[in-house]
Amino acid sequence: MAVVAYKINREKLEKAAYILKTVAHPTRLAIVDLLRLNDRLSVNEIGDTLEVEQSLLSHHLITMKLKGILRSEKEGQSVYYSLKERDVTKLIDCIEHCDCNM
Amino acid sequence: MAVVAYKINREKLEKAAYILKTVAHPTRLAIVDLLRLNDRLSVNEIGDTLEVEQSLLSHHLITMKLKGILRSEKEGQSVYYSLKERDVTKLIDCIEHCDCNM
DNA sequence: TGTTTATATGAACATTCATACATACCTTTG
DNA sequence: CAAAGGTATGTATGAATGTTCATATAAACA
Repeated sequence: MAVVAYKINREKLEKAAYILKTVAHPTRLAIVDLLRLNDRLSVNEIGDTLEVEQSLLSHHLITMKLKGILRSEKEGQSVYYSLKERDVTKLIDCIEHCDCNM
Repeated sequence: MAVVAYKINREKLEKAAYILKTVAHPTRLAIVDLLRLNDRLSVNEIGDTLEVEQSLLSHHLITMKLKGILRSEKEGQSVYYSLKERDVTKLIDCIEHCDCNM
């Protein structure tokens, strides 16, 4: 019995895995969730809400920015982050609306 | 201006990150995709289709089984794997249907 | 019973990742 | 211009991961 071949090509799989890997972390998931509900937030606002230490948060944010998930704009002393790739939130939707294992 | 707090609790975030992390790998994504289109497949069938070395594939499969994404049943010499958590495929849907960055 | 086929296991190793800490860099304000 | 607030950077360190290789187990078959 023949195997029905998979439809996604290597390149797309690698890109997807790359994005998923970036998001697959409790704090970073929380950041995405937070920025879905708030158009943009400063590092401080995020840090206060999620209770994450400044430097660690900065590292997370910059990683996510580098990987194309977030964008940032400086305004005075603050830096505001927002979602660049709105589609990432679909993952969160999945997670939120499942009673299941996820 | 008040921050709209995030809705997902720590526990759920950690669970989600855990699942996402498991899936966030090109080969493992391909396995999920493959098993979405084929109810169940033997290790050999998967290996032949995805061109992954036997031992490495076995490691991947067992990891995914341990984390609750796959199930397996032995039949003769073969072991057949199938999706345990069908909801994981929603992630794949996201990935497939986005023109976007994912 | 010996051999082949299918799969799992385990150790070793290299690589990547998460976190913490110290410090630097801007910007605003006194 | 000094101090304070907000953010980034660099480094060190330990932990987790991905891969390979060698070997083990278990079923089928000659």
